Amino acid sequence: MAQDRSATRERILDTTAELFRRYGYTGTGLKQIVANANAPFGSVYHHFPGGKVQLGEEVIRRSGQMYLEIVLAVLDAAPDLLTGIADAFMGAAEVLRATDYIDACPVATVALEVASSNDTLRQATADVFDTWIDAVTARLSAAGIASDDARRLAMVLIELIEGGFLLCRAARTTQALEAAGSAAVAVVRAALESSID
Amino acid sequence: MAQDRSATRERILDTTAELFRRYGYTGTGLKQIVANANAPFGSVYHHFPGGKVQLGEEVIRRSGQMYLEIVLAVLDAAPDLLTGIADAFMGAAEVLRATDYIDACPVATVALEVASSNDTLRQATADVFDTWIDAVTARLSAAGIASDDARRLAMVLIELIEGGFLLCRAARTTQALEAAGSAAVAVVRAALESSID
DNA sequence: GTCTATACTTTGATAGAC
DNA sequence: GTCTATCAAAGTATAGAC
Repeated sequence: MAQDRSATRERILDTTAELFRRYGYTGTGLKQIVANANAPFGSVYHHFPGGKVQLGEEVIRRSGQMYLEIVLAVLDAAPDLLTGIADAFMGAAEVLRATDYIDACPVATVALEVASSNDTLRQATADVFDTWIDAVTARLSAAGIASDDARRLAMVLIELIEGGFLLCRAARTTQALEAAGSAAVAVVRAALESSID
Repeated sequence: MAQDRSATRERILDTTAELFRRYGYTGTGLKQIVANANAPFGSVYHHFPGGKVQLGEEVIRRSGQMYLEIVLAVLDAAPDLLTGIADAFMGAAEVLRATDYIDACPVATVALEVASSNDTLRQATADVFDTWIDAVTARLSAAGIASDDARRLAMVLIELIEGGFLLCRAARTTQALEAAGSAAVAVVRAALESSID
């Protein structure tokens, strides 16, 4: 649809994603969104008839997909899986420092906010995490880890980076993410070694 | 101070903590708080002259301390460290299921919301996490893990449970927390074994 | 069909009645 | 010193001018 490719619509989506990362879902107002996107207020309801919830859902799914692509690109650029995992955690820490501890996971803040308050948005965050788990599971399986172990391990890797983001944003240090990266490499290495037996 | 022991004040603190877990900081209104606490609106500003920020800060620190005590009680009740860690993760999963996926970490949602928007509250969450890291580090050290390893490991354990809470609340399943618990036991066991050498 | 103006609700906060 | 009434601002949403 031509509507979906509207430049205004894209600007609203990008601006909303950026504001969600800083202020979360409840903390971001529609007025703030249109002001930052240089769009008239009515354009929100023109492009998103479902209002804030529809806009929020699209931003969650879109941000989740974009972030996954970035992480997978880092993994693919590395010579091997363990190096790729280490690079992903180090890269996340660098971005965090470079953006004054703003750009972490684009979904986590909203996910916790809506988990017990809006089921449509909760489901969107659940779908995003599920996509991530599937993608990481596939990479682990391809490296030779048994598929049921791989899925549990994929969840652990995502938990480590999300927990790392949380502690690092609060403390404004990247130590926790470095610890998470080391642990991530260690658990995957252990799984690779046990799969050889 | 007699004011600090006021029953109304306590009710406001408890109610706010509960609402923060469900709706986060921005999503919880002062009017909603006084309504749930059966308190007149003015009592908020009587007991908390600094308004919502002062109330929020007290709730963050108080919730952080209470939650730490609960977790330490679980660890102390177990015959050994590894069992205690497994119990803590299992217990967290049980509480999550029993409370319809509401009662997870009382600090994480607020921490992500305020990390880039209110430095007073961000600092409060940072202090809470630091207290947690110190307490867990002490338990790991007491079990024979070298102190610098122990601190990194403590961060990893907290990251695993926080990441587990995030994925579980979104998916409304406790699989991710079970995976986190297994990984937590595995990394601590590995640290204990290497400390024997 | 793009955008402005406005409706209506709720927000955090304050003043003052009693 | 407990509580009510009200404030200005910001929240989402809608109606209608052009």
